Amino acid sequence: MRQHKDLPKAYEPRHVEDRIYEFWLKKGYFTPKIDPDRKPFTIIMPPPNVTGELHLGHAMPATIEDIMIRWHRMKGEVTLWLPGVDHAGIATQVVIERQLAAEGLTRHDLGREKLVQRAWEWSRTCHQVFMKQHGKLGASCDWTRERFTLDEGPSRAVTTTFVRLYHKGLIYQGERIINWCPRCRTALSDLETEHREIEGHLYFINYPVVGERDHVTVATTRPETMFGDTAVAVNPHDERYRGLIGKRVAIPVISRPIPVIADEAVDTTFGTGALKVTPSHDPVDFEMAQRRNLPAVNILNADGTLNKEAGPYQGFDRFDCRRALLVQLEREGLLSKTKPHLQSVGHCARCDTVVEPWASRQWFVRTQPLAEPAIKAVKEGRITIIPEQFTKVYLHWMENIRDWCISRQLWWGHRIPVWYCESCSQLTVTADQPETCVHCGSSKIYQESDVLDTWFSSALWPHSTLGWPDDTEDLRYFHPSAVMETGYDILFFWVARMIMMGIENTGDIPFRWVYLHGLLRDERGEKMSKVKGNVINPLEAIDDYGADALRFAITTGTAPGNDVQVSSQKLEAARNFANKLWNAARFVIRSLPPGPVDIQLPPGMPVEDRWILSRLDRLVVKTDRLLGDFQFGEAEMQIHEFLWGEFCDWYVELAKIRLREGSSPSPVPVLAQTLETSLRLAHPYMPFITEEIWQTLISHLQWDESRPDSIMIAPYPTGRGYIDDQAEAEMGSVIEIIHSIRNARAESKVESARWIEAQIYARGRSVVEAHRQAIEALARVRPLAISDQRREDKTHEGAMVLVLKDVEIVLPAMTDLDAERQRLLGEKEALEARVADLKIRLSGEAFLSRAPSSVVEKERGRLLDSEDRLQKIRDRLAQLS
RNA sequence: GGGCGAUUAGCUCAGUGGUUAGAGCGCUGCGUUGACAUCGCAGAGGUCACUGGUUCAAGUCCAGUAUCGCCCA
Repeated sequence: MRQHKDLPKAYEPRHVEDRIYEFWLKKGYFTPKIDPDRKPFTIIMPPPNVTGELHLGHAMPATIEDIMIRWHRMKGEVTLWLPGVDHAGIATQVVIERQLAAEGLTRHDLGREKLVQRAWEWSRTCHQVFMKQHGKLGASCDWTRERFTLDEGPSRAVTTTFVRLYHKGLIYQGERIINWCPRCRTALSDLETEHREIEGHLYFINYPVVGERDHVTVATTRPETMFGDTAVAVNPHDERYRGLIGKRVAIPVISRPIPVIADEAVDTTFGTGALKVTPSHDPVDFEMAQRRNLPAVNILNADGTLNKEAGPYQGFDRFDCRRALLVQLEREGLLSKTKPHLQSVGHCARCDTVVEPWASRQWFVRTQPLAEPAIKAVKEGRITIIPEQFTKVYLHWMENIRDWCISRQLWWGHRIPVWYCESCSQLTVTADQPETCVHCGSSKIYQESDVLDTWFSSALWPHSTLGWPDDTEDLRYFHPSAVMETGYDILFFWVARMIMMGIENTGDIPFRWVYLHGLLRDERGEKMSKVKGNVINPLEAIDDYGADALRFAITTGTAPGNDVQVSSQKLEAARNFANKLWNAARFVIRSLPPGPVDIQLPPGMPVEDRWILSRLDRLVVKTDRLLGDFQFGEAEMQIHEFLWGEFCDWYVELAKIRLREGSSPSPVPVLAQTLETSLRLAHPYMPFITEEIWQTLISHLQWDESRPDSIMIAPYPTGRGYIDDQAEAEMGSVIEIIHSIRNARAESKVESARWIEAQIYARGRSVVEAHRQAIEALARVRPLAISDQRREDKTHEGAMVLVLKDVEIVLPAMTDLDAERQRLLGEKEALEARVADLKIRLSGEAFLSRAPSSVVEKERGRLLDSEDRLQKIRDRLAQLS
C-alpha cells in the first residue's frame, strides 16, 4: 500500500494541477451524456476574442462558470459547458493590420484573400493558447463541442438568420448617418462607438449674406464640415434672424450659396442660434435635411481626407484641414470668435480613432419588433437578470432601442449573403451561393463585399453552437441554456441581442438566467487594459500561487455585478488558505490507523464530534442556498470560515488531545468524514487541491463499490440531519471558557508555556467536567478544579474572576489587584449599559405586542443573563474593596 | 441632459429588517509542543457619507443632500 502519510509539508500546485486536468480529460468527465429523462444544466461560454492571450478579465468568468457547472455536475445533473471563440472582426483585423504594418505592408498590398488566410492562421494560434489557459484554470468545459464563430455551423446560422430577417423586412439597406472609423475604414454600430468628453473649441464663423454687406454667424465645433453645408437654420421664433429667413448666404472659401431656413428644432441658446446644416455629417442635420428636403453633400473620403467638395482643401486630412481652414478664416476676418467648449466625441472602441458621423449606405436590423418579445421575456420573469438592478438598465435600453447597423467594410468576418445583379440591379438574398440572379436569371451577379458585425453572430451563439438551424439532438436537449454569465459591460452587446435573436430564431428564450459579474481592477482600482500595462497574466498568477488560489482570490467575498480589485495580497491569502487546507488534510491522513479505515460514525460520540458534524451540516445547508442564489462569493467565505475557524482551530485541536490519550471513541471517523465532506463542498471553487487530497484520503478509507473515481463526479454534500443545537450550545460555552482564560493570560502577561491554576464554578458542573481535558490543554490550566457553586469566602484576594454566562472562572495566581478592579469596573459599566438598554426595549408596549414572540423571548433571556453576570461582578467588586 | 450604482475598520470588500456590524490584508503584543511561520494565541481599530422619514426594531426600506464612479444621449 502507498504510504501517503508523508505528504509534502506545503501544497505544491504545479506538481498537481496539470496531472489532474489530464486525468479529468481522459476520463471524459467534461462531456455530458444526454439523458432525456433528466433536465440538463447548460452554460454556453461567451466566446473570448481571438485577439491574443487571455487576461484576468477572462479568468473570472471562466471561474464563475466553472463553479456553477461543477456544482450542478456534482448534484448529478446532466451538465454541459460549451466553450468557443469569437472571430472578433474589427479587433482581429486591427491586430493583423498591425502585424502587416510592422512588415511595411497594408491590407491592400495583400488583398482580401490573403488577409483572411492570415487571420485564420492567427486565430488558430490564439485558439490553442485559449484552450491551454482554460485548462490551466481547471475549466471543465466540453472541448468536444467547442465552436468558433466562423465554423461552418455557426456561419450557416448567420446566413440563415440574415436571409430570414431580410425576407421578413427586419433587415434593410438604407442611407443613414453611421459612425465611421477612418482608420478601420468601416462603419460601426452605436455600441462600438465610445463617447468621451473632450475639451474642444466652439468656432464662430461669419457666412456673408448673398448680395448684402451683412453676414450671419454660425457656431461649430467642426469647421471643416462647412463644405458640406446645405443650409443655415434658425428658429422661426428667433427675432434676431426673422429677416434672414429665405435669404441666401455663401459658404466661406468656396462661396457656394445656401439658403437660410426656419426650423423649430434649432436651439436658440446654443452658439449664436444660427445652425449650419451639414446633412451628410451630422445626425441631427441629416434628419432636418430629410424633413426640409435639403440636398446632402458628402465631403469625406473613406480614409478621413476631404474630397473635391472641399475645394482648395481637397486631399487634406480632416484635422489638418481644420487647422489650415481656421488660419484662412482668421486671415479673412471670417472667424469672429473662438471659445473653449466641452464636447462629446465618438471614438472607435477598437482603435480609439475619432469617428466621423457619415451618411452612408449600410445594412440595418430593424430592432424594435425584435425588442418587444425580448422586453416581455424579462418583464414576465422568464429570464431573470442577476443582480437585479441591471434589469432596469436592460429594459431602458431595449425600450429606447435604435436600429442596428450591421454591415462592416472589413474582410474578416461573415460576408453578407446578398448578390447584386448587373443586368436588372435587383438583389438576390439567399443562404446558398447562387449561380444566377433570382429575378432575371442573369449570371452577372456579384456578392456584397461587406461583412457582418461580429456581434451579429454572437447574438446567435446560444443556439448556433448547438446546431441551429438544424434540428439537432443537442439543440433539442440543451436549449434553452440555464445561465448566460458575462460582464455587465456587455449587457447590450451580448445579452440583449442574444435574447432578441434567440427568441426570433427559436421561438424560445436563449437562457433562463443572466448572471453579470463585475470588472476586475488593479490595486489602484483601475480597469485592467493592455494599454495601461496593468494586466495580470493568469498564467503567471497560476504559476506563482496555483490555479485554486487564483480562482479563490478573484471570486471570494465578491458580490454579483460589483467590481473586484485584485492584488498580490489577495492571491497570497488565497494560497495560504489552500495551504491550510492541505495541512489539515495532512494531519487527518497521518492520524489514520493503518489499513482501509472504517469511518462509520461510532455510537456515543462526544459533544465536540456532534458539534462539528452539526456545524458542517449547517454549512452544507447554507452553501446550497447561497449557490442557488448565485452568491458564490459568500458561500466561499462561509466554507473558508468553517474550515479555518472551526475545523482547524477547534476540532482538530480537540482531536489531537483524544488521539494523544488514545481515548475511545476515536475522533478519526469524524475527522475523516468532515474533511471528506468539506472537500466536496469546496471542490467547485478549488477543484485541483480538493481532488488531490480527496484521492489520497479516499485511498486509505473503506468505501463501498459505489465510490466514484473522482471528486468532481462525487455527490455534492446535502444535509444529513446532524444539526444539534444542544451540542452547539455546549461547545459554544466550552470555547468561551477557553477563550476567556487565554484572554486573561495574555492580558496579564502570563508566559504562554506556563501552566496556571484555575477553578471553574458552573451550574452544569458535569458538562464542564466532560471537557476538562480540552480546557486544561487548550487554556493551559492545571490544576483545574470544577464545582457547582462558588464559596465566596474561599476566593483568594489576588485572584482574577471571569464571569461568563452560567460560568465563573477563578484564576488565583493573577495578583495585580488594581488592574483587576479596573477590568471589573469596565465590565460592570458595559453590562449596566446593556441591562438598561434591554430594560427599555422590554418595557416598550409596542415592542412586546408587535415584535414576534421569539424575538421578545430572546431579549428576555439576554436580560436575565446580563443581570446575572452583573450581579456576580458586583459581588466580586465588593469583595475587593 | 437622462438613468444606474457606490459611500461600512488604515486598505480591499462582505453584510437577503431582529444579539454587542464581519472577513482578508495591514497594525500591536506574545509564541518554532509532532498538520501548517504560507502558522498559532491574544488584542487594538467603526458616528455604517450626511439629513429627515417609515417601522416595535434600520448599515439594511423610503425621500433628500454631498462626493465618487459607470451607462445612455
